[in-house]
Amino acid sequence: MNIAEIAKLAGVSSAAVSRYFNNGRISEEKREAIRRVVEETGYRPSVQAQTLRTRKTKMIGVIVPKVASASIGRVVEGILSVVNESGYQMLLSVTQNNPEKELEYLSVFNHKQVDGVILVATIFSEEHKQALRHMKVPVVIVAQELSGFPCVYHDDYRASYELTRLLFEKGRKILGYISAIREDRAVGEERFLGYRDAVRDLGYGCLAEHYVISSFAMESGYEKTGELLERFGRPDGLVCATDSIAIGAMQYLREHGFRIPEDVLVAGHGDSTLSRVTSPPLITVHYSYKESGEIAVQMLFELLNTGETAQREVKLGFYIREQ
Amino acid sequence: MNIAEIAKLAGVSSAAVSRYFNNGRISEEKREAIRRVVEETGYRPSVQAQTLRTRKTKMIGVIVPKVASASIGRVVEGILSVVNESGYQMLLSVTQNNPEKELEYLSVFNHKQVDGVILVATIFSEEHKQALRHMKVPVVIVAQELSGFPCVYHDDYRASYELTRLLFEKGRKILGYISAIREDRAVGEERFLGYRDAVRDLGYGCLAEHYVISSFAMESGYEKTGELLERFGRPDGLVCATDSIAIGAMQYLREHGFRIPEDVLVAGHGDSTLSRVTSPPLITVHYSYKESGEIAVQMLFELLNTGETAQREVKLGFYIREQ
DNA sequence: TCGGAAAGTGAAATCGATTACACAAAGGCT
DNA sequence: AGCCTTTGTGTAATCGATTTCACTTTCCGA
Repeated sequence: MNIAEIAKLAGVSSAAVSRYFNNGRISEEKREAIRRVVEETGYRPSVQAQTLRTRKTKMIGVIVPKVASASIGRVVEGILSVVNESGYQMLLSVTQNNPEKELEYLSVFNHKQVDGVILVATIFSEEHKQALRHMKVPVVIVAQELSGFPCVYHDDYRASYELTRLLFEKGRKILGYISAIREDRAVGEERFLGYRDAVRDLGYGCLAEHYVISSFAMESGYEKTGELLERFGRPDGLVCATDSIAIGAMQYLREHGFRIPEDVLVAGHGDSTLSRVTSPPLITVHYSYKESGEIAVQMLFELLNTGETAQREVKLGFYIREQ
Repeated sequence: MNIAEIAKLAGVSSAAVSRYFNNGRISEEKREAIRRVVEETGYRPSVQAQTLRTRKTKMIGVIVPKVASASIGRVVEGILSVVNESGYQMLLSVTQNNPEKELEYLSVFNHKQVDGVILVATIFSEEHKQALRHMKVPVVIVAQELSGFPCVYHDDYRASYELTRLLFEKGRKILGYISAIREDRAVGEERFLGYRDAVRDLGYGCLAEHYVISSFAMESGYEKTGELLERFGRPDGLVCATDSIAIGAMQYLREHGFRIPEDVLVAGHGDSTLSRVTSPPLITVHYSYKESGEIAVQMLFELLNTGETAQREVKLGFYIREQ
């Protein structure tokens, strides 16, 4: 069932049928005739033929490091809610934290597979920037600032600074920090710097150098807490780059006889469901992940329609959640 | 840059170029000439033109109720790992538990948007079955048994039966159950029935009717636990349809002076990360979600290639996790 | 009443691939 | 040598839409 058959049934030309679907000029009688035939046959124009002709795929590509993650899941949900409302489709690829796959998918999407790309990023190599510069379709970056590119991200630095300040305000004197890998700019680097600067500014005598580096797994948080204590002694406050790490830390501490929060106050980032179920609940930072996905799509659509975004960078707020 | 230009540059016909990319018969010299031109120009055939001509989109559609969920996230990750390895792409839609959207997306995918569909299902109305029967592209159903359709699911009934048996074996006498909505066949109905039958078979005098129905949210688990206690008195063992519900229940119990596990033993389903961070850890059932996604794609590919699956239904195993 | 603008229409070109068909050349077999 | 298969090749049709172009008709204002 193609446009020509519909045209014949309705007694019009295929151009008329095309105009019917694309709000072109068409007389009332023909419109009605076509409407009737379309209804009877259940005809729908072929998406692939339209795509071939118009060079618009009505799809956007999304690249994420993984999908079974609370924060990224929420970003994806935000993206999807806007995308589907607009009659677009979402093509999803996960890199499993493999930078090469990231480049590969960028290249695949670049080859006319999609109208635009949203990249939920963690790490940027020179190669990444090269690849991004050579993209023929617009790209919006989420979760990371990259100057010169449209991006939407959170103020991880200030969040971490404020979180650390809160621990000092609660009377803690000796802090420790468990970082994520520093190559991850937002989660690794920015959050660490926020912590470090807060300690330098507010922590009389407390050393910002008392930190270890963990992977994203809870188990790693557990392990690295042991390492932290061994190398730098016992803190009375512990800031962790993510909630998962913080939960691992809490478990280690509890198993080794520390009372929480009396002996050690533990804080994380992300406001994950996890953070609410521990007792006591973790002190954590809430980021609006879903919103960041929604905004990213809106920016992308703007780029698609006008060729540029008014707002090239969007920095989103946060709040600290206690209890 | 299209196939004709490449053909001209290489001094061959466009048919030869097409054969070059599709393993058609072609002489060694022409193959080499084309290879060189392709390399120099970076040419890649247009996916949309290929799709229009061959009627193969190399995309599969996936419909899920939500994506920011631990179990579904893992299913999606499993799907994606196989899909991307095979040079296919995944089109993802979330229904937000809205059955109408589910039908809508089925219809969209049915219209030649994708080669096949994977439906991560919760509820089946008559309309759903109708829609599924009228699909022109193959569909594989995940997380739910639907006879007559290819599906991959877990043995929720037996898992729940064994879990309940375990509580009895641990000496518990008076159990309670917090169910999910019964319309959800696997999570709501099957798990409840497994519990009920275990209680009837093994629980001398214990009443299977002591249950309440909760939504999937942790908060609802909290609330409904209060209702359960109020209506049916104090149990010494509590089985919950999901880990989230169980966590909510645990919080309620603890806040109301119950010791866990001494006074009440709490069990859930899903082996979520959540279940590991509570103290004591939840007793829970591990389902292989990622694997179910992988198997679903394999079944779909088989359907795509041969027109039928050897194994139309796959029932996956489980194990109970204590501590 | 006339002229130009606007509305409506269909034929045909176009997007960029795949593939049926016709045919030539080469190879293998009696 | 003669015949049949296999291999290699290009031309042209095809997939199913959109859109340019040329043209007719209608409308509106002076």
